[in-house]
Amino acid sequence: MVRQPQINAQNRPPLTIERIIESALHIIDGQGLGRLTMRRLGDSLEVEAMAIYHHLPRGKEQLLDGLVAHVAAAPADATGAAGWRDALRRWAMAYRARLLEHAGVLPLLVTGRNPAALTETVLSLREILRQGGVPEAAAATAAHTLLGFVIGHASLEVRGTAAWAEAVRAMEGPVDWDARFSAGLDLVMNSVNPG
Amino acid sequence: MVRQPQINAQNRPPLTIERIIESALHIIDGQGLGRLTMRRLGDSLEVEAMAIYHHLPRGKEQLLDGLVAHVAAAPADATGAAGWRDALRRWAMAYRARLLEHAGVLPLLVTGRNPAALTETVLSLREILRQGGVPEAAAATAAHTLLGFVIGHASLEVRGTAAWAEAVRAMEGPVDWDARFSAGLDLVMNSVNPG
DNA sequence: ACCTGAACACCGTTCAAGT
DNA sequence: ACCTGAACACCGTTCAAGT
Repeated sequence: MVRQPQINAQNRPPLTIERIIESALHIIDGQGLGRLTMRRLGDSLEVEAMAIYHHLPRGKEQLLDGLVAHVAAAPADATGAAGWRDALRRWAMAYRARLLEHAGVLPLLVTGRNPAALTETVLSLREILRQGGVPEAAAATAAHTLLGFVIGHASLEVRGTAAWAEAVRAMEGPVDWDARFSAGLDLVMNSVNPG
Repeated sequence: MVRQPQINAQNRPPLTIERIIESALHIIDGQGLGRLTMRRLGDSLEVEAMAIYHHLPRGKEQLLDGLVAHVAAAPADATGAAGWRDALRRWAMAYRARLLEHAGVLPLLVTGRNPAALTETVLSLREILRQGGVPEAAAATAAHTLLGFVIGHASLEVRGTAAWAEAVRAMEGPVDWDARFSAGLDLVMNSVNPG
C-alpha cells in the first residue's frame, strides 16, 4: 500500500482553487447565494474556513470573482454549425441553459465584478459575426445586443419561474419560457445582417 | 410656536416606509449594495436600527423587496409619443437610465425576489404593442425581449464602465454605450411588426 | 507549504423594556 | 404606537501558532 503523494496525512485530496470554486457553486446551486459563507464552504471541503484564505488571499471577493469567471466564460464556437446564424443560435441556447443552471450566480454577474470574465465570450461572438460577413461596427453592436438579451431574458425567467411567483403568473399569464426565449432570439437575430 | 403633529418629541420627521426606502437607495447609490446594513440605515435615519423592524416586520428581505419595486416598477406610457414604436423607444431609454442611476439595485432585480414588482411594467409594454396592432402572442414575446434586452444591456454597461475595467477596454476596445444601446434597441425593435 | 484556533469587529434579528 | 438597549447567533478576516 503506497500512499499517493497528493493525498495528505488526513487522507483527503488537497485544497485547490478548482475544488473550492466547485464546492462553492454546489452550495449556491443547492442552497442559494445567501447561504454561501466561508465557514459553510470550509465545512463542505472538510477544512477550517481559514484554510481557504491560503488559496484565495483576497478572500470572499476573490471567490465570487472566480465563480463569475467559471459560469460566464463560455465562448461561442462555430465548429459543426450550419453557418454563423446557427452558431450564434446554438451558443445562445447553451449560454442561457448555463445561466439558468447556476441562477444563483446571476446577481454576481450583473455587479460589474470581474468584468474580464466576459471578454472571451464577447470576442468570440464578434469573431463569428465578422466571419459571417457582418461589418465590424455592426458585429460589435450585435454581440452586445445578443449577450444582453440572453442575460436579461434569463433574469426574467428566474423571476417568472420562482416558486413564490404564483401571483405574477395569475396576472401576466403562464409562459412557455423555452418557446419565449427561442422567439425572442429570432427577434434579435432577424435584424442582424451581413454588410 | 405651534408644534406640528407630524414632528415628534425628538424634533424629527417620523419614520415611514418611504423614507426608509429612499435612505436605503441613497446608501446604495453612494456606497454600494454591500454597505447597506440595517445599522448604517438606522444611523442615516437618526434612529436605532431596531426601529426599522417596526415598519418592515420582515426585516432586510422586505427592505430589498421594496427597493426592487421602487426601481423596477416604471411602466411605459404612450402619451405624447409619435406612435407605439416611439413610445417603446422612449420607455427603453428612460428605463435604462433608471437602472444605471441605481446600478447597485441590479443584482437584486435578477434574484427573482419580489417578482410582482415587474408586472405593471410588463403589462404596460404589452398594452402599447397591442394598441399598435401587434398580435397578442407576438406582443408578449416582444415585451419580454425588449425588457430582457434593456436589463441585460444595462448589466453589460455596468461591467464595461466599472472603474477597474481598464483591461477589458484594452481587449474589447472603447465603447460609446449610449450609441451602442441605441443601435441595439433598433436591432430589437426592427423585427417587431404589427400583424 | 499548508492548515488550525482564538480573537476581533461587524452583521441581522429577537425580545423585554421604556415612553 | 413607536422606539431603545441588551443580547444571541452568525459572519468575514487577521494573526500567531502548529505540523
